[in-house]
Amino acid sequence: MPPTLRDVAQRAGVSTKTASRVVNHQGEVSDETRARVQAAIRELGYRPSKLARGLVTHRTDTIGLVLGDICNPFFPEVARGVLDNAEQTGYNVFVCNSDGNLAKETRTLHSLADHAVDGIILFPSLEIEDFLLSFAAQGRPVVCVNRPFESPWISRVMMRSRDGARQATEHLINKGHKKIGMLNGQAKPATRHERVRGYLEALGANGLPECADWIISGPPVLEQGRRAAHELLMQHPEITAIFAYNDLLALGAIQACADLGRRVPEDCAVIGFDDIPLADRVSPTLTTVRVDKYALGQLCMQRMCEMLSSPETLFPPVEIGVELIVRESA
Amino acid sequence: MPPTLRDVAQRAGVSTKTASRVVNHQGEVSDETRARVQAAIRELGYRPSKLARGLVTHRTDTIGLVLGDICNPFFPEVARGVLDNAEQTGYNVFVCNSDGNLAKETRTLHSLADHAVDGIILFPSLEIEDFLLSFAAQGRPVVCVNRPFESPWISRVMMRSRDGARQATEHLINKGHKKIGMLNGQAKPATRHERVRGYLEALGANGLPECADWIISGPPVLEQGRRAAHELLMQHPEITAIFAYNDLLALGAIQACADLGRRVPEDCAVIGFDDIPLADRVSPTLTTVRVDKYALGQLCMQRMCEMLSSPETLFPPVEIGVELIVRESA
DNA sequence: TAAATTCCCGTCAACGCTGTCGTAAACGCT
DNA sequence: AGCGTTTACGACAGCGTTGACGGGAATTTA
Repeated sequence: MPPTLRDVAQRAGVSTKTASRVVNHQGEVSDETRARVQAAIRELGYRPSKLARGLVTHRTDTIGLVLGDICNPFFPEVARGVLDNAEQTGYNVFVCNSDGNLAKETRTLHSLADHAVDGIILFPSLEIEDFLLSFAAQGRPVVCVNRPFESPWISRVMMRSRDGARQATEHLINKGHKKIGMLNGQAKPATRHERVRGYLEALGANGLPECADWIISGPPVLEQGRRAAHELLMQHPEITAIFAYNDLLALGAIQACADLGRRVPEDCAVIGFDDIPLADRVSPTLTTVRVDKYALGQLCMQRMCEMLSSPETLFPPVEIGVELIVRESA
Repeated sequence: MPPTLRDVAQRAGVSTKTASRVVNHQGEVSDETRARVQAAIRELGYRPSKLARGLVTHRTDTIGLVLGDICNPFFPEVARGVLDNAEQTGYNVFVCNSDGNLAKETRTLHSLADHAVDGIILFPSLEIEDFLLSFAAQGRPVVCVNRPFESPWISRVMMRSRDGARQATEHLINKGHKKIGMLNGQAKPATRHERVRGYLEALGANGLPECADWIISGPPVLEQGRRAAHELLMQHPEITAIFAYNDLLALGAIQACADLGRRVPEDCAVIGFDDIPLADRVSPTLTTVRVDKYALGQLCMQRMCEMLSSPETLFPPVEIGVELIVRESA
């Protein structure tokens, strides 16, 4: 029973269309009429229904944010960047976890489309999605992070992951490490990912051997880091350093080292990626590759707004830099 | 240009109403007709518009989750609990940060109402909200965490904060501390909050002095913990232990101790609240009061669903337990 | 002063869906 | 055969809003 535009119109003695004009700041209304309508709006506490409006305008002032897992400390700051920017620009945000699971991600995206979101910001799983393309083909902006989609409707925001991975690996090499393992955080095609590439590049550029067995893939969570590092160090005791896809895996690796009586960094150096909060508080403090997560989130939302306000326009990919942060663990 | 119900109906040679019946599994449709309609749905890839449906049914299958700050490590797990449960039950969730700022919270709540969310899960600021009450009065469920609202339409989920605070403080007392400061995380009426109460209770029960100056309030973030603890320890060097409203403040306090050359826990014991992830990894590891954050989130959403599916019903407050986790910092 | 403009505002249909009601056919019963 | 009841479906209105269009009054122009 919230008041409708009709209520406002009646009270102000005008047509609903005129009331609508006032609400939407469309001109063509005399000052006096506008004042009357505005008074009615105030008195009734009228607020336009986004549903009804969306039904006719095809704009709902909502967007979807699909990320891997909000519990991964990488994401809250990203989300915060998106959310803050969205609040300022008048958008509300559906937040969803995909868990890097394609089926779930697909369901989620459909569900967002059902709600007629204006656009989607996505940290995608690896595989290309038919649905995404068809969503984008409807003229709905998609901002896609860290995955090189080739579609004019999909805008890309890319972290310099390969650079970061390369720097990290080279840092290990400079420290004298020659057998360097990697904990990958992606399920599927290991060697395709940028961070794996950077790692391999660094090895190659420095004439070091690479070994497929030294890369273990799994979900990017702490417990997996522990398991995988445990396995890695048991099967390949010669390894003296580990580069991890993200900080959680690195933290897990550090734990595995503790389990195995290996000291970090003396017996096994560990380096992560993301520079999550508290990375400088854990023991040993974590050497990692910093990403400005908040800025990343803001950037995504900003790009989303640009796409929304100028359709047809093609936006070039944005790259965002990373920075090696050397602490105790390597 | 996604297909509409009319498209489906035309293709199946029935009225939109009949198509609607099939979509919504309302009976009164012959098997044969149903099959034809379902075929049309499949062939067209039809999906009902939640907007249009919401306009008439007043149900949008969306809820709002308003929390303090998703970057506070307490919240991601809570959100995850809500989100997971919501996904299972077919809801999408708008996530919003209030920053404990009443004005922002109010704007946010209005904005959620504009989108006609079915309900709101709220970690509220202290002050009672007219709006909240009117929202709830419209028969829209509100689940309110940790604040004793007195309204039949608002369901309460309460952590046993006072218990936890009391246990924590008593733990400090048992360790021999007599001058115990507190870092509060709420802006406004310091002594009203449950955690402050628990702290004061413990002091009183053990015949220890309390001192208003020993409680410093501020936003529950790390930097504030550092500042506040710094101030506290400078002005009252006699203090040998600090109980913090949450782990972030506690972590800040530990940093302040480091700044001041005080060793933790020898020179100053510190105890937090929440048991955030990595609390067991920081140095020194953090003594804290554990809350099952994921379960809390799930519980909130579960309660939300119950309220949604049986309106009119009154639900009693739920309490959720806490547990003192003793580690190195105290 | 007539014609052309501009300004202000209203009517109507539509967005995609569901609720209410009506109705024709089929069925069961006396 | 006549009656009521059930089954299966459609017509229609309406949810709250906006866009396309139209028209009268006021203002300008010739």
